[in-house]
Amino acid sequence: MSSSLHTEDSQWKNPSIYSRKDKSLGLLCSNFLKLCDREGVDSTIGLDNAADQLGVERRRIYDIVNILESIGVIACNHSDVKEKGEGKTSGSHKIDNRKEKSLMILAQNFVKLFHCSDVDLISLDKAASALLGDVHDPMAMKTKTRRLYDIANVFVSMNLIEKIRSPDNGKPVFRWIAWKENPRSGSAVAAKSDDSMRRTFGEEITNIVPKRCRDDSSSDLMSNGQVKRLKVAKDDELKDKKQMSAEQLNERGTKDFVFGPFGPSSLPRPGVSGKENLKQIQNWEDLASKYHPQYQNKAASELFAHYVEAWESWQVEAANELHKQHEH
DNA sequence: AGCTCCCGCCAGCCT
DNA sequence: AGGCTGGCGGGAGCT
Repeated sequence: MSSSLHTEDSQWKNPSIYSRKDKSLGLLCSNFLKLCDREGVDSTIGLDNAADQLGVERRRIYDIVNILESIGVIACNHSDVKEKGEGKTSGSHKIDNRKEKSLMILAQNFVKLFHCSDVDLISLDKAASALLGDVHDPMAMKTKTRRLYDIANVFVSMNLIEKIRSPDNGKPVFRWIAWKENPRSGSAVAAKSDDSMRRTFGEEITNIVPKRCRDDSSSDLMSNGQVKRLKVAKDDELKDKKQMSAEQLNERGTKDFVFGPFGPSSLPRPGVSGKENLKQIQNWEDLASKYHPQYQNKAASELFAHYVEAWESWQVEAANELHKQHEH
């Protein structure tokens, strides 16, 4: 570790004053993003390299990468791996099961909870039970909550969400604080109430509410005010690899993707067959791997625009379904 | 005492 | 067979 990517905290210079927070995923995440900031746009960072520079094990980098990948901030060089998940192999069941439980999917679903439910404040146990669906296993709840803590800490460090005390019971809850405008129109949406704002997004990812839950080291995603798309690879993979140009990707546009339900993936979507439901989930999961625009603010805005779009169309569909049922 | 979440074991997959 | 990835839960630190 040549230079200090860590905070200026004296703890780093004096190991005897160890604090658990020094090793938090959130802090690691902001350090990781700072590391990314040192690289050029669309750069590729080696796992070992990142782990070395941040003074952590590879294992922790996997955690960060998966969470960041879930919101499209970074991309991984594993397209070759992903191709295999198309369900032909005998072990696809296991793979699907594993994938379903992955940090990445969990993080995506966690984000969906904020944008596609009517609640403003979400506690982690509420989120866990919502994401677990019909499962009522206490152990599964505990595990899911632990993972949500990991994800929440990373999101807090990126100022996507903030942690506050619930006015009702004083328990910690999380609230989405990024994107206050509609990304599709690019114009500000008149603020009626907190509630009416929930499903509208916009603003640059870095143009965030200046509230801080943690120290300042976790504030800026990128010092230049933009978030770069970054690739993470094994160090020996750091050779020339063809990647789609931003133009190509933009041409694809958003219409190629059909988005699924906005509950946990385990919950069936009303009015849609299981097969179709699965296909749409698959499409949604493909988004992160297919769509890699150059700058995250655009990527994230469009990603969340998809949430809104799909949610709205689902609501229309559900309303129609309900209407039909009443007619009969 | 309950909450939070770091740490590293180890299963499953890949090369 | 060995390496890589990442789900998982023990248990220690924090409040």
